[in-house]
Amino acid sequence: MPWEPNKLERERLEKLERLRQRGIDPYPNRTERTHSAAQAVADFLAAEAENIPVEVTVCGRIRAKRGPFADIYDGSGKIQIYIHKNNVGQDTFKTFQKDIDLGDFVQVRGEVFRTKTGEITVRATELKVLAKALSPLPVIKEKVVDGKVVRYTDFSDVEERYRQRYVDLAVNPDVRERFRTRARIIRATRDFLDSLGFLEVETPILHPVYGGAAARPFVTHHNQLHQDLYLRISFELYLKRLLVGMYDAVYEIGRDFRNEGVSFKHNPEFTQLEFYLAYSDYHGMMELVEKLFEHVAREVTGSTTITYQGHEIDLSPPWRRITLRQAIREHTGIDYAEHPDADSLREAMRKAGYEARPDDSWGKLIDHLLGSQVEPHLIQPTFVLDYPRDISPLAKMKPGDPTHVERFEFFIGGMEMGNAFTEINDPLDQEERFLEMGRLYKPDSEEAHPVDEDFLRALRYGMPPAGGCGVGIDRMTMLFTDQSTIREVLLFPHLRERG
RNA sequence: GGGCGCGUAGCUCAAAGGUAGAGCAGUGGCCUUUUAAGCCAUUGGUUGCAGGUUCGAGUCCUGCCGCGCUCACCA
Repeated sequence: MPWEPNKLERERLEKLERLRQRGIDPYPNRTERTHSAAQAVADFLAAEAENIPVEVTVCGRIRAKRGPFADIYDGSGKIQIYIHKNNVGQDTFKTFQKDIDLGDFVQVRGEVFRTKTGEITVRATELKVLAKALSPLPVIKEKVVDGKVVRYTDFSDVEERYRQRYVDLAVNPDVRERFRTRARIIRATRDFLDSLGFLEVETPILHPVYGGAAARPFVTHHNQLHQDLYLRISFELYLKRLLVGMYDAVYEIGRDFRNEGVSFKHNPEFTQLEFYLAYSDYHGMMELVEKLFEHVAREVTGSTTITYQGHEIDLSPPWRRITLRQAIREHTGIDYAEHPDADSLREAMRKAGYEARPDDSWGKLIDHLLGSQVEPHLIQPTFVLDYPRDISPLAKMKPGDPTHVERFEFFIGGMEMGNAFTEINDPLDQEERFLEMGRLYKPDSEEAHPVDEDFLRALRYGMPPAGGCGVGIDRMTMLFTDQSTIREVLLFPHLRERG
């Protein structure tokens, strides 16, 4: 929709025009910054005792005006400026009063001093407009009480905060800080894996065949090749090809796309970590996951204890390990081993008062019990292990147990954070498992995955025994930033187009 | 997709079917070492959109749009 300026914006357009008429460029190409706001304060404090003058040129956005004073903010913080006609001249003073608004970017040159109330301030001798803001930002009113910043104004409408995240970031420093934390989490994750000799790789996002997870894909099309392509729903099958290619340890951090419902813990595109380690198995993955979270916690919070939604959570290893069978028995009283087929399990579930869908397989029924009855209670870090074979087509069988595979999911704060298994490396078994999965779905079902023949070809050349693991980076960020919805940890969460 | 709730000025919020308001921001002044600066005056609205009920609708009803919560879906 084209821009129709509102009243406040029209006023600012007039000011813009007045600046231009006076020969002032409201959007100059060059700035002459010598100090960030924080550096100007630091330099002044260092020189203050010996009375050495500190001359600075600072740049930033005006967020408050009080008489001849204004607060300007840059990425480092804030500093007060003092504009008086004796120092900048009558014309500039008038410009400051009349045509410079809250939200504008300006550059100020002058000596740093303390006002009589003690505020460190730049006494402007020059004032230059750097960028005129045509739309008004929500106004910030805040004051420091006992060292803490108290806010009296708000930009809190969630829809507007997400649709115009730039405004949210500009006015809400806690949001800005949260995405710095997100970056620290990812950096700490890389550092951890790199230090263990993992190789970071990049595999295709456009897949000719989708696989590695149970999800509906987004479909796109390559015009020149006349070929439909799918945005990846997982990296799994490509990373395992790299094990065939003789890398012992690989990982990828990147975006997955799933054409499914949106919720407080689901976004159509989300960031995933997957790592694979040759000559390991799901026990090895558990140890790596524990150490990864311990490392990230120390790097990001300085402690292995965090608070999530009012719960104190201890991330230090070892974490609780419980079999899926035992976990479900604990929380529902149902021992699914006593109901070894879908019909009998369904009946037991209904008798116990749980919903059980008529078409679900045995494994799916168990998975639903896990999600609805167990997961919300898994606040402290917990590995739930040994999953039904029929919902785990890429995980190796548990020796001597035809119904279970060596797979775990782990949960923290009542949320699934990741999924791992001992990887199938028997190409014939893998092929059979794909075909089995195919038979579980009707031929035209969107969830019926095509068989990735090239992946099977790769396995036939030999893949070493390996453990592999996927971790949801967004959920990990929710955990470490104490957020209850994924949208608060995505810079630009997906929203419907406005009608 | 279902259920429940919400949508009023740039921002945050009032208005019990009876004149659409406040604070901040803005505008015009005054003041000019202030700290949520202050004082005086003042502008600003298709109440998400479209219908309906009513003498009268921000308020009640229907549909639509968007957001939130929730359920479903999501090996």
